[in-house]
Amino acid sequence: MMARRLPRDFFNRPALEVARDLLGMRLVRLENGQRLAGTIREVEAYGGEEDLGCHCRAGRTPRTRVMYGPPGHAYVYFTYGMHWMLNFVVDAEDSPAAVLIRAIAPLEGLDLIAARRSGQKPERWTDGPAKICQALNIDGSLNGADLCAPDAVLFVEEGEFIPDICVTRGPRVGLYSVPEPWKSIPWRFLVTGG
DNA sequence: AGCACGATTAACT
DNA sequence: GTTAATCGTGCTC
Repeated sequence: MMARRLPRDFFNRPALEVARDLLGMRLVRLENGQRLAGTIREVEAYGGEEDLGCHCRAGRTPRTRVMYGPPGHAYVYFTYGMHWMLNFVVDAEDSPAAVLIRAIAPLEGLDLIAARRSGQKPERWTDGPAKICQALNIDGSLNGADLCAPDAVLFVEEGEFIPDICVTRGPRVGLYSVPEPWKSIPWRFLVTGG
């Protein structure tokens, strides 16, 4: 029984709604037909040119272009001179917004994930945004990739339902020099207690 | 053309 | 708790 892939309508909603609902869903990366996958456990919402924590505060630039495009695509960017970050473009076209995938619980392709994250404990394989990209071999070549295309190599499947009691919200991570209220606004969502 | 900094990680003390 | 690694991006001159 094949799990249902999330349709574009799922992503065509405000970032906060999509972020919350992504918890428990299954992120899938296809590599030469092999599935690498895990349950999404932590995300952050970014969006609107008024959000000074979002890259789109700079408006339309070569980097932010994909965020202004239609929902259901990957926004993958490079930072700190060495790390890739995976986001999903959400909300309507011309309404720039994205959800950063910060942590997943590995489920499929564990051998390959372990190899890519060699030397690390299993609980440290995919517990950070750059670690996910390293483990699933995600880089800039996937920027703009359509998550809803029939031949997508990166997509999201329906997973387990996460009740509100298991969802914790808090400020987004790493926005050191971002002014308030954006620095502390609780747009980070993570699964706790189970 | 030059510069400051970053949605981080791993390896230190 | 602290810090080096390392380079694309956007801003200023």
